[in-house]
Amino acid sequence: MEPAVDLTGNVPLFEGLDPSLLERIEGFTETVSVGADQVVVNQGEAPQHLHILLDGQVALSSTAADGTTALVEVLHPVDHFVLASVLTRLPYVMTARTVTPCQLFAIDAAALLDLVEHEPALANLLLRSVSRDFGTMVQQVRDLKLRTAAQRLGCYLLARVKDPEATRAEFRLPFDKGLLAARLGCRQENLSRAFAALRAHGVETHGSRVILHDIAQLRAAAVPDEPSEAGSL
Amino acid sequence: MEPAVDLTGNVPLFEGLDPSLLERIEGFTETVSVGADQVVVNQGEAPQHLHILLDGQVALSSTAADGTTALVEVLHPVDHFVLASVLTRLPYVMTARTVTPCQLFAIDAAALLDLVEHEPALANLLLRSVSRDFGTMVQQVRDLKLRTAAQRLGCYLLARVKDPEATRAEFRLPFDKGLLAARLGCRQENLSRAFAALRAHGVETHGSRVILHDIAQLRAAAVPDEPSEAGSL
DNA sequence: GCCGCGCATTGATGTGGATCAAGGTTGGAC
DNA sequence: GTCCAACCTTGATCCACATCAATGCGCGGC
Repeated sequence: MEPAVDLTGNVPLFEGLDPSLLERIEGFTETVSVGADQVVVNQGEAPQHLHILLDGQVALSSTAADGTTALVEVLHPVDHFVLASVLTRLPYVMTARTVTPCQLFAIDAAALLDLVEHEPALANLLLRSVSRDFGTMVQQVRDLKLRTAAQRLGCYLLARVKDPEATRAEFRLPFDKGLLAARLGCRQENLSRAFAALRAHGVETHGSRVILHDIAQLRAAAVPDEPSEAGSL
Repeated sequence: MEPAVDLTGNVPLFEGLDPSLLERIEGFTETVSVGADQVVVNQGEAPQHLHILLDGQVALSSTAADGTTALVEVLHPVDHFVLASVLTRLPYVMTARTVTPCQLFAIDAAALLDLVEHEPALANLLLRSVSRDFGTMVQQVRDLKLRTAAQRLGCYLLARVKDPEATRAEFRLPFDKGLLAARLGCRQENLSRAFAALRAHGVETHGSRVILHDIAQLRAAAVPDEPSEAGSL
């Protein structure tokens, strides 16, 4: 932990915020280094810090009353996490565990809340972020209810492609397939089969290296029916 | 639509808010009556109003690019909806459709946002609500990934019981089983079988009337393993 | 009372995915 | 190089759920 902290420019969560406000937030922010596979925040505990991931990967998972656990999201720099819990002052709804060694900012929750109460600009910024987080959860619920694992994998791969115009793409999976399977809501074995199924649609894999030969075809496969505009329930 | 509106005391979303602020919100709020099975807001459109359900039931569903639709939540009075979309000024992430004839408040989005920007108390209140909404989505993702339909039904029934001490309970399902099935993420036929499976655990049904004979046993069935405190990923 | 329409249940069958159990690959220690 | 431990893939089998197809069962109209 080192007190020297610079939030300027690098943290999307605070993008566009007044420099003087940023400075005040820096005053109660610390940089933290954590080894791999460490619990950063524990579901059920009272929020102490808002975290921002600077380097490494963090897995968010939700544990049910019976102890079973579902991986909800894998974060990359520069994502924030547990924002919603900090803002509600309610116990963390998920557990955050490092996948790799990580560097992160820990922003004191009480001090931040205090600032939020008096600075509408900050409150609004956070409001937007929580709302966006909410939207990604809605999307995940929808995909779990409607799509097969292969389709979810296809969507995930397509989302890795930045250029919307590209007809082919090549990249490396950001983490191992066990984690990817959990993120997609299936077992590793099934993920393997999903990759095998997508092979027929121009998806080639060598270890963690992925090549999409025909993005249009993959898109068609991941999105089964043609977009009907019927607004039926 | 009638301009006479009273937000005081009845709307949890604004609970504890300064009366003068409430009054200002009332200034750009309208009461709306809508028949059954009408679309109130359409996914993809720009947010015009924040809605508060006063009477009736509203179904929220999310539509994928391919036109398939997943029911995400069924609302009861006095729930709000599309708060997150209003706050982000981004297109609605879900479609809201009335199930029964409804009465609702429609609060002008632009005016509300304007107020939010200058009134930290209001911003904080909404922050809490969006965060709570986020939490329920996380829970739903977890349940979809981990539980069977029968277990989800069990949890749903247990959640209908207000008294945590009760050993038995009797109540009426708030809507028909087709909707309940969609909410739980399964087909009507499967819900029927789930009810049949729970019959062995003290769940008795007569149409929409439900009797839970042994809440403890039902809880044990809906929550398969014993609560292990192991914090494994 | 009778009829007919919707909703609810029940059964038969097919598919997605979990689970169990081997093999195969890769990479690092030595 | 050998050995070993992760990780990945493949196959066989089972379970949860969807789907298709009959029925039952209320309930309002008449």
